[in-house]
Amino acid sequence: MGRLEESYEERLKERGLRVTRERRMILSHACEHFGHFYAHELLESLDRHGFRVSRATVYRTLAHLVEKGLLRRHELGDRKTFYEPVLGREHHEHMVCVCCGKILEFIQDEIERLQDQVCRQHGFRPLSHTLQIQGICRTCRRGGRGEIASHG
Amino acid sequence: MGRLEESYEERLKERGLRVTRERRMILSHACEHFGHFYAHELLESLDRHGFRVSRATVYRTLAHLVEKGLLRRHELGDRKTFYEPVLGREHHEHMVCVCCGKILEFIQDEIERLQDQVCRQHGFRPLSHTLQIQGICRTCRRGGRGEIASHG
DNA sequence: CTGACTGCAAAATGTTTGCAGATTC
DNA sequence: GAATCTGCAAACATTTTGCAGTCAG
Repeated sequence: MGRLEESYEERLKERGLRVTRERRMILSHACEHFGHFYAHELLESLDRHGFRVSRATVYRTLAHLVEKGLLRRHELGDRKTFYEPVLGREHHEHMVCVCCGKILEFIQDEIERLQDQVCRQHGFRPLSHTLQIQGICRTCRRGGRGEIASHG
Repeated sequence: MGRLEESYEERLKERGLRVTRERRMILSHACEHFGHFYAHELLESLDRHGFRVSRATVYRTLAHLVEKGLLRRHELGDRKTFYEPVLGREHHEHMVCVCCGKILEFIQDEIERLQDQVCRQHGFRPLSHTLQIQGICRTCRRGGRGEIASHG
């Protein structure tokens, strides 16, 4: 854990963020306990693990971490916001199972290319994009078991 | 206007919605005054035009109209929700200008096709999807004038 | 006439903010 | 020691809800 902690500290410093107990906790917790998570999940998890951080600090820190590229933020179509650690992971899109809430990732370079093309056609300079496919995952299609979403 | 009014009434009936003064007003106003709109814009516009409808009714009605396929609802990546009339218009995606808020539409069949392909690969049954490109529109790239968003 | 719809005001949700004191650099 | 954090509680924006009265079918 010491090693990892250090690396989190470094990552904060690299981005010009002050290193505080709270930020180390939030970043490491987000990276080690979650794949994708909602703000309230992080809040609850930190609390369960006995790490005291105020709601305000969590939100402020999440915003910083997103801004500095350590986390990504995504919005589901139902005004829910989730985050994911970046960790040098490639850009990717999401499929969200409407049945169990599971989130799958995928990349499709060709789609990216086509988007750029469309933008060029419209004189639009793309900065970022969101592609989400809502549907039913393999497991739910089979078992039909509406298992509880873990989002993690 | 009488003709249009009738058609709105019909459209409500067709979908099994009761026809009320408020619903007629909301649907016709949404269809005639807006391309894309936010709930609060509709609320304000109705008010400006002297149509009294309570906030609660507007929200409840928007939900009904979306459910019955007369409007579509979309979420921007910053937890803002906008609506658009359906009116038999084709499915399309959106480009959102982060500078002036303008919303452009586009379709790219090839992208749709590739999405289906990816889903098949993952055993995922697609139900719907969202593709939004955030960026800077032609006008803003030129003039740099951060004009006020009209969203209409 | 009954169930569905409406307005109102209050509640809920999820996130942000002002402030005073603590902390980092 | 200056600028930046933090916690707290209050504020916020948006949407939803309970309730009692009204209206469509």
